[in-house]
Amino acid sequence: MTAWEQQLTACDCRITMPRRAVMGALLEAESPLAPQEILDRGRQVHTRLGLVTVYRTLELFLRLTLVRRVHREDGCQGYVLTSPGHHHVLLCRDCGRAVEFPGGDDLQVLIQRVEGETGYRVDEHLLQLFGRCTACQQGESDA
Amino acid sequence: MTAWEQQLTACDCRITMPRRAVMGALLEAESPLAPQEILDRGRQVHTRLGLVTVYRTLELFLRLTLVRRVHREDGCQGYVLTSPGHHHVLLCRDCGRAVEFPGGDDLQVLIQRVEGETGYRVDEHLLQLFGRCTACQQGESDA
DNA sequence: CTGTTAATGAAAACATTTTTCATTAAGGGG
DNA sequence: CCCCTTAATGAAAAATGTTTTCATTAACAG
Repeated sequence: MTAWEQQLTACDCRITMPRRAVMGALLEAESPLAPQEILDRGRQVHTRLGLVTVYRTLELFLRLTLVRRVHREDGCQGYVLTSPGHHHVLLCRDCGRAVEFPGGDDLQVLIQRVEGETGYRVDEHLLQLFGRCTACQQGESDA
Repeated sequence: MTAWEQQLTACDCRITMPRRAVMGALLEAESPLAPQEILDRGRQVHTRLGLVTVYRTLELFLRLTLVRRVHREDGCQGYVLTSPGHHHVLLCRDCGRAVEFPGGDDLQVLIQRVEGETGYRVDEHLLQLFGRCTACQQGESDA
C-alpha cells in the first residue's frame, strides 16, 4: 500500500478506482493539470470516470495536502502533487512545465518585515515564479 | 485630466463613461474587486454599464498596467489599482482588506538562487500573503 | 455640428464548478 | 467468501464565471 493510500485509510476514506485514476494522472504529469485534463488522462485507466468525481477527489487530496493548487495563466486552476516540505512552483510560460523549489529564509525575512510595517499577522503565502525553462530558452532565443 | 485619462489618450483610447465608472469603483475599493462587484458599484455612476464592458475595460487597464489581477481565495479573479513601483498584495482572510507592499531584495536573492538551481530564466512572479489585519486579530483573538 | 469608427451592451455561446439524486461498489462483519 | 451498510460515484442539471457576436451608441477629430 502506497503512502497516499495509507493516508486515505487513516482518515476512513476508501481507496477507489476513480481516486487511483486521478492520482495516476497526477503522478505521470509533468506540469499542473486542470480538472478536465485529469479527467481525460484518468479515463485511460478508469473509463467510467466522471468530471464531478475529479473535482471531489481533488478537494479531498487538497484537504490531505496530497496536492497543491496553482494559479495557471489561462485562468484555470491547476493541480500538482505536493512534494515533501514547503515548496513553491516555477512555471515555464512556453511549455507549461513546472518545477517546485523550497521556500528559503529570504521569504521569512520579507514576511517579518511586512508584518512589522502593516500590523498584519501573516500565516500563509502564495509564491509562483514564471519564466522559461532551459529547453524553451534555446528553442526560441529571440523569436 | 487625471493620470489614467492621459494614459488612455496617449494610446488612442477614448475616455468614456463606462471606463470612468470602472475606474471610480476601483479608486474607492479597499480590497480587490471581482468583475461582478465592479459592475454593481459602477452602475451607481453609470446606470447602463454592462458586465461585458467591465471585462473589456479591465483587460485594457491590465494591458496599461493600471490594475493588477490577484488570486482570490473564493476562486474569482480580483482586480486592484496598481500602486507605483513593484508591489505585492497582502490580504486579510477575515475582512478581505488588502494592502500592498514593495518587493524587497530578499525576493531577488531567492529568484537568483532558483534560477541557478533550475536553469530557468525567471521574468515574472506572483507573491500574495494571507493573514489577518490588526482589527480582525483583536476582534476574534481566539474564536 | 457632423461623420467616422471605437466603444458599448444585450443576448447567446462557452467554460468551469457545484448541486442533486439514484445507483454502484468498498471493505468490515458474519 | 459473501452480504450489508454506507461512502463514493456519475449523469444531468443548475449555478457561476468569462468570451463572442453584432446591431447600436457616443467620443472626438475635423
